[in-house]
Amino acid sequence: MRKREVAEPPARERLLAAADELFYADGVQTVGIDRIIAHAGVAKASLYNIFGSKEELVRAYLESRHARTSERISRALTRFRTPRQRLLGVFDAQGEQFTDPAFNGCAFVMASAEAPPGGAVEHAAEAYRDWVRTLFTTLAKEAGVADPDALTRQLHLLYDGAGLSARLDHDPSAATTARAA
Amino acid sequence: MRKREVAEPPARERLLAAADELFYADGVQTVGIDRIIAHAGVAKASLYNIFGSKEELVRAYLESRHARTSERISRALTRFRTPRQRLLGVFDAQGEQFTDPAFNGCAFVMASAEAPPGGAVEHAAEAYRDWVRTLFTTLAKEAGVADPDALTRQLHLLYDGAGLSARLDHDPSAATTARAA
DNA sequence: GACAGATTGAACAGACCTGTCTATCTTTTT
DNA sequence: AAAAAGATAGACAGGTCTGTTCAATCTGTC
Repeated sequence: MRKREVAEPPARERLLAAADELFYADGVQTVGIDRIIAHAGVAKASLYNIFGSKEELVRAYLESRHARTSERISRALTRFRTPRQRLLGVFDAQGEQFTDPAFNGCAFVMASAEAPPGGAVEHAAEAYRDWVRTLFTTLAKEAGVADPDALTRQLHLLYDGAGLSARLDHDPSAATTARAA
Repeated sequence: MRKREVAEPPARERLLAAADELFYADGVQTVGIDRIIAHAGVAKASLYNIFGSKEELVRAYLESRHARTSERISRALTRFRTPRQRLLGVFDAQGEQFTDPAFNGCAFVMASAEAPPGGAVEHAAEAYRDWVRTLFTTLAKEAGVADPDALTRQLHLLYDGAGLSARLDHDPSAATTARAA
């Protein structure tokens, strides 16, 4: 029970990494358990011992996406000085993602389009969207705009639209368009 | 071969109506053939005689969505006088859709999130997005704006974003937000 | 060395999916 | 009336999916 944290057998990590890669590339509905365990090099029984069900694995996958994305954007915003720059900088950070060849749209939009409503996916998507809105509202208030809530709604539309367009139109410059608007 | 067009046995129509309802509500991947034929009251063999495969049925479903949507928007725009009013009127027409209790997001965005790339779904989504862009560009030119292409890209982002927000946030006023921006 | 616990491989169950086929029924055309 | 065409119910094949089970194996600790 002591060595556990020293070596931290990467069974769980390998599964999460494989899930992240395959779920994001091909969709949570399309990708089956078998592909994930094969890609992770882990036995099926281990997956069910660790996560209990596919839905729990999906949940953990989205949770890690959320954490990684929010951390990445927060770090990117530290480059900017003024609140207004940080507000626009969200789209710059987003645009950098679009050039990644593995980019395949917003993971939460994709997952919630595939998953039945009322499940863990919907909940995770809601939490993510709340976070984006809170981010925009905070930055808007720091910038001292007249109506932060209204601006947040508009920026969120642009944020979502840019992610969609980058995926469906293969247009990495969508973030620039959103930034200009 | 003459009576065919007189009575037009609604086998094909009933299938298309059932596909439209179920595919749109629950997703093209989730909904199986059995549910569709049960809802349409048609034998499975008839479906395969008429359409040949599920993918063809999905294709016909998206085609009819495209035709109906473009016809609805075009008709709604005739209410407006000036080109500028028509440009903003696209979002009004969109907003009316959002209040429909059956509204469940843009059918093409949903379908292309579920379907594997490279198939009929991707092609139909592309055709639809081209139509939207052409519409915006035409209206922008009529309105005499400086850079119609740039405006089209921005409006398309707002259009997509509004559709997403209306679905994911259950916020039918998203179109108003987009119109204001 | 012995032991406890995690991990593995592999088979299996049960459900659901698309697509095919056959045999019967109804309707229309000749 | 007879034949042709289309539609129907239902069983069936072949595949994939999630999740379970179980004996064998590997790990590190006492």
